[in-house]
Amino acid sequence: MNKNYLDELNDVQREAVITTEGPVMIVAGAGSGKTRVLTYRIAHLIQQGADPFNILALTFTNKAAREMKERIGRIVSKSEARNLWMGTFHSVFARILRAEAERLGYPPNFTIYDTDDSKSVIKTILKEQGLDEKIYKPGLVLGRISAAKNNLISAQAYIQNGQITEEDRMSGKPKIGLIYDLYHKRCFRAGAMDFDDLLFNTNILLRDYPDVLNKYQDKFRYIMVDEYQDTNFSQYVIVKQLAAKFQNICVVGDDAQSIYAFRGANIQNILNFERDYPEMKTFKLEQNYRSTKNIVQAANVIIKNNRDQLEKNVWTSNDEGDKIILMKAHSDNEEGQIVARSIFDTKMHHHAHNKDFAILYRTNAQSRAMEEALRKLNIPYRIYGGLSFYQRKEVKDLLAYYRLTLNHHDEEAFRRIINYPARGIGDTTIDRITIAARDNDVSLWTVCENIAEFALPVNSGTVNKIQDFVTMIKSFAVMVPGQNAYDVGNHIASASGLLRELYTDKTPEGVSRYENVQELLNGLKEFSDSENTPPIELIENDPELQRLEAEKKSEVLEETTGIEAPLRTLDQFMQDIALLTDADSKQTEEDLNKVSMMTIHAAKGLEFPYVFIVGLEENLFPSPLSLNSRADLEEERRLFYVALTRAEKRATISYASTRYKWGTLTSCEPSRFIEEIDLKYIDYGNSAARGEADTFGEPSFGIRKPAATVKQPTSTPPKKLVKASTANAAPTPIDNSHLRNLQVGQTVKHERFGTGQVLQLEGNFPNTKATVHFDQGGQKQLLLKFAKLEIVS
DNA sequence: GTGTAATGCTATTGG
DNA sequence: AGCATTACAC
Repeated sequence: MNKNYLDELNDVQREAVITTEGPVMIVAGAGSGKTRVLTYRIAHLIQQGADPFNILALTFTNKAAREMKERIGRIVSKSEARNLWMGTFHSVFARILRAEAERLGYPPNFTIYDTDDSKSVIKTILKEQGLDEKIYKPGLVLGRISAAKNNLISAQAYIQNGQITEEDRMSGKPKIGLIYDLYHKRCFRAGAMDFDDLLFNTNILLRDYPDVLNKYQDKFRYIMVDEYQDTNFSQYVIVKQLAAKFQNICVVGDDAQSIYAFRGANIQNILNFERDYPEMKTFKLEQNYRSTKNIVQAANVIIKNNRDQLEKNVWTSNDEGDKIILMKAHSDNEEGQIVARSIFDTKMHHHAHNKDFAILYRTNAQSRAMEEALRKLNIPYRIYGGLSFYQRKEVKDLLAYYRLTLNHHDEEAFRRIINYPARGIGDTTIDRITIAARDNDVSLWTVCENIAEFALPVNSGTVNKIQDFVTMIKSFAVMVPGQNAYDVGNHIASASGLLRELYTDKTPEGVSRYENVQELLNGLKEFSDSENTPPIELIENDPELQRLEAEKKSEVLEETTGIEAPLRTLDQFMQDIALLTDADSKQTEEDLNKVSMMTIHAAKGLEFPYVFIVGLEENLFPSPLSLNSRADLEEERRLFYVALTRAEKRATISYASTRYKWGTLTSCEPSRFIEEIDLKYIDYGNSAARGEADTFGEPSFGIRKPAATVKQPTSTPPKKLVKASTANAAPTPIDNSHLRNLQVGQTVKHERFGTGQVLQLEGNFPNTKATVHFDQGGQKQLLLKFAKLEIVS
């Protein structure tokens, strides 16, 4: 057990860690040890006696949550850490919604629609309404709906909002409000929520059900939000509601790294925070531990070009380091070659490993040139993002069978597989089912299940085929509760005919599709066989129930010796499949030593010794779509800032003077961002690509700007931490009055640490801090306010 | 209703 | 250049 974690922190970090009560905002510059602070803060809370069940930490990816849990587990204990509520907003609140779904009229096993599903729903609506897909582009319509939901504007409110409808009318799309309304009804009928609904409906739940709000307020006594600059209004309100009672809310963020405004993130949330909690304390983490001076200072110079930002002075005591290398190529393919070549050389000369390198780009489409070049030099790589495994067609097909099995009303799953593999139910039939469903306001499934009553104008052969399909899905459904996920999933894959369909395709693509489906089945197998600690966070919400649950299971186990632990079923597997992203997938052994390739967005929070930022060209980075507004351009600049600050030792930026776009060759200008870097931080020499000298060298454009007049950050220690004056009144969480007369030397019992002797008492009740030596687990400092202690003698 | 060939459209960024 | 939708022959 690591007790000296506080020694591993600098002064500000330590203050941020031990200030556990009341509202706290941590402004964390790039590479300033933010994750460490968050990790230790949670560990510290637990050491102080807070119950992990009462701690909620919202992270940006599930992977980040998993890694943080592991680190916390190493400081406290694994079993303690497991009880923490940690994950993305979407996954945490999806869980809560499953527990509370029925209040909102959704089934507990509601489907989560991904973007493709959502677009498909919109297409269906457009078709029904006779609207032109070219005017109402599904992606744009969905974006509009999404923005509304993220601002907590319901379909009704949308239609009634004069300003919004005016906007839509002006842009020639007056029907968006109607589409939103139909879209929402359609999803509801299908028992489905899209990504935004997970947050929107959580808000409804907390707004309309005071008992629910109360329950989760009590449960989440301590709330932490990472990457706060990237939360949207809907998320902001959820957090505000949950924290209203205890006000132990800690947000961590960096306005300079806000790169998700396009999906509704709002820097305003940081300002709102100050307004909502005037008592808050602010800590600024300004020392960068990650990067060299050159990188830190160049990044600072760039971000200074933004008008909107909080004042911050990021500095480092690290070495000067290499300058930023600028490489120029004649084409996108050549850019790939020089990057690959540079990686190759660096590996040779600096004994670097593949995993030390990352190639970052603005758009996913840029990965191909890089891939080809790396392949030619036999450099292994892994692409993050892009099409994730779960988005592949064949995988989605099989998942659609699972989804329909678990939620018969899931319309998108239904449409996907009703005639795949082909079973003679064609488009006309499906159209007729759709019309009947719409006219009666029921799901497609309900029509099919009662096909006779709806008297569809189809022939009897078709009716039989539909009935066969219904029967098949129902037969799958009955298997689910009694068998493990793999057995059911495997049966479905064969019985549906999907496996056979794929197996007969012997083209390379077909073989690969078959393998992907096998891979999914392997995943099911692994899930089914994995240790059955039921995902604790899935069970009910308080420790009491939790323990009862555990007892119940062990009793059953005792009675039926030899029988395996409780089943891991298909519905459990499917719970948050839709929320997994590529970044969340566990790294395999193989992945461990590969060059990483991803978009800059996906690189957020990561760090690499050697970073390549490619495609620094006008109309690519910054994106042409960002050039109309200052706000958008500043977001692009922050994106560049994020990219640069991923690098520990060396950053290399590159651009090409020609590039294929839309299949045609276009010529490119170097990005304005290159000019914004002070000349003194850039190395044009391009030593890494020696041997192709004429390709590189002085860039052909005029960055002849004199050194900017920006004052250089110096390597002085941080000034002083900013602190609010008044300490917050501590909340009075539990009744511990029986501990009022606790004496040194008495024996106490703690729920998790067992029995121990009181060694020391400091402070006046109820703010007494007790030092207790536990028989198991050693010495702990506990606050009587929180610790659930019983006096034994 | 099914399968293949031609056409046309699209591409930030992502949970 | 790639993909999805459409057009057309079976």
